[in-house]
Amino acid sequence: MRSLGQRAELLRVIAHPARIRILEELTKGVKCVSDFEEFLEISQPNISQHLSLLRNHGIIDYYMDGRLRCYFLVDPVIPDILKLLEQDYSESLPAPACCPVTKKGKYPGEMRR
Amino acid sequence: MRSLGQRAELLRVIAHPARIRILEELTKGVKCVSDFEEFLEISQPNISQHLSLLRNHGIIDYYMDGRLRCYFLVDPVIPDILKLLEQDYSESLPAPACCPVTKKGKYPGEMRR
DNA sequence: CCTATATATTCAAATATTATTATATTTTTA
DNA sequence: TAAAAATATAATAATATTTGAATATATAGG
Repeated sequence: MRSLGQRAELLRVIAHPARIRILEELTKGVKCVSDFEEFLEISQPNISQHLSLLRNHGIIDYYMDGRLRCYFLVDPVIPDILKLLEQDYSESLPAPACCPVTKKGKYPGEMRR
Repeated sequence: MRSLGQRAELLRVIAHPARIRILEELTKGVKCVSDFEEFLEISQPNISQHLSLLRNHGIIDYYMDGRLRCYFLVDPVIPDILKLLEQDYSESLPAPACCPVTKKGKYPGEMRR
């Protein structure tokens, strides 16, 4: 059960192109920092910064393999969120029926759906 | 099909406590600005700013009812994302098997899952 | 124990986001 | 048509995020 603040925080931490790419790769398997250097066009320190942020929020973790840090996914909501983002919906939600009520609205009527 | 930048942008725009509350309410039905004033503890101009941001990103829209602006959801991914955030997973993802390979890793072995 | 490799940390500058305050716009109603 | 209700806009100040550059740490191997 995430609080409102925690839900916002989680999305905020994911919401960066580099971090999304990192998480997408981690859904496929373990990766070390220099693996990320191959496809992210940002500096190594910057990669480490993003990884630290994700880890400080309990989204990923790592184990050591010699001098490599092997990062892996921990938070199970991540693959599900990434899947939604890839999905294409093609349709907007149906517009509300002609004149639904808001608290102060004048026109009676029910919301469709 | 959202680009990487668009996916990050979408999450960034959702990722604020007030905006998440707004979107949660809009999944239930149409609401006007003064409806939001009842449960959001922020000023009216601030509410309008959040609504504008969401609308500029095509996430919500409104129709007029007299002098009320009745806002409603447009982007169909929103209810799905909000559902994921509420869901509780209770379990972390399984830790990777003992010694999975990264590109440079020394130990052979496959990633679990 | 010295060196190279892999990665992290720190600090500062640039930029972006957020909330506040004051003011403007639009529509209804008297 | 003037006032009021509902909402938006603009400008600013406060704060947070992001990146870059330099430096630090840790481990493996010689």
